[in-house]
Amino acid sequence: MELYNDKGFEATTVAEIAARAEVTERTFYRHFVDKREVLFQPNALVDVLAHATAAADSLAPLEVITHALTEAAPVFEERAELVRQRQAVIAANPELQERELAKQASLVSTLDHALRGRGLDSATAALAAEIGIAAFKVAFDRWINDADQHTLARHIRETLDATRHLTAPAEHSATTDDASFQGQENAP
Amino acid sequence: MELYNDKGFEATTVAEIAARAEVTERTFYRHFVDKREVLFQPNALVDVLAHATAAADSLAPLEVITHALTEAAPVFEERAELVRQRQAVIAANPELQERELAKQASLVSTLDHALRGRGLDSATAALAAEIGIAAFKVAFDRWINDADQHTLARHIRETLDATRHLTAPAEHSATTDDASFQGQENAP
DNA sequence: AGAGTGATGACAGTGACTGACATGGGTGCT
DNA sequence: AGCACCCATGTCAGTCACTGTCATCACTCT
Repeated sequence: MELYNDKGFEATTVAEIAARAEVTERTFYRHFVDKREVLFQPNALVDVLAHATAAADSLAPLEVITHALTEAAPVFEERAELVRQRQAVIAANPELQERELAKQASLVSTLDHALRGRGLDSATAALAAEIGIAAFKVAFDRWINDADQHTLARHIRETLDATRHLTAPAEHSATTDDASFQGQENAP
Repeated sequence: MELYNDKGFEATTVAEIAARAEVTERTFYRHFVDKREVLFQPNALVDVLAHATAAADSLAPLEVITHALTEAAPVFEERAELVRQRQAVIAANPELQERELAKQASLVSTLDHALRGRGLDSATAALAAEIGIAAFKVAFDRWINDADQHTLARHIRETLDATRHLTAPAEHSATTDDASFQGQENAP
């Protein structure tokens, strides 16, 4: 992190990292699968999500997700400063952003799996998992850039509420009537 | 694509690709920023989404997204076979999956931007964009693995409807069966 | 002590990617 | 035609991420 902060991620060579840690480059690669992985180390998040999802009593999918994400919040809140620093490094480098997206995708997969374990059909589980993590991304982003220092848990709650408002109120019951589907043909 | 299909992505060297195209390796890198980018070339999708979002008349956010995604569907449907082939290559390689996630993230950003251009506040726009693309991912995945060969547009519509069912009715579980995909209306 | 195990070092090699410069083939202008 | 210009491509050398292989060394168990 010192090196990444100092010179930037790209300008930091693995040789330098290894030297700083007083090991050889080869040893570095025995601990981390690649140069990026250093920043994505202990993925406690996966465990927390899986556990919290399984533990939740019989609730509606979105409630389960609310619960799981809220359980996960402290993982970040307890290390707020480190998390912000880390996020700054990631924000400055496309390769790291790709890796982060991959990690988030694995969270989706974790949630999906956990939801199915609760008896949800695979279609609903996949969708709920995607939406849950999508909401989490937004909440996390707001938390990071929040001048008011509100809790991550609070942002999560607000974002999930916003999700309900966003999708629920269809004033005109016309989800199927408008121009949205014109130009489509070739029904099977 | 021939080479990627034949030997796999990882085992295919840029030198080989260049040779097959009868150019030098250096020239390859003048056309593609890296080895992966070959598979993510003409991102017509971004344009379609941006255009369709801007063009939609004043509708609720989720309706706008429905419209935009439905407009985008033909981009895939017209090249169904190629798309499936490409997806198989991507599915076989983690590096390519990362890149695909990055592309999807840029779609989120496109949608977000377009929604804000319509006067939506940034919080709602970000959330709606994330959810929209999340739904698209699910729909796309279902389309790719759909034995029944239903339209992508149809999957999109079903998935977005499922999103409403998933988030809207909390306890008093909806009119019909569970919150699953069942009971959607018919094909276009 | 001796054998087994696991972490590390040493080293060589491959392949992705980049910067710098040279070259040839159009295109437009006179 | 002749010339200047530009753009795409080739050439070459170099950096660096990452890997396979083997040697070494500490540590443990019997």
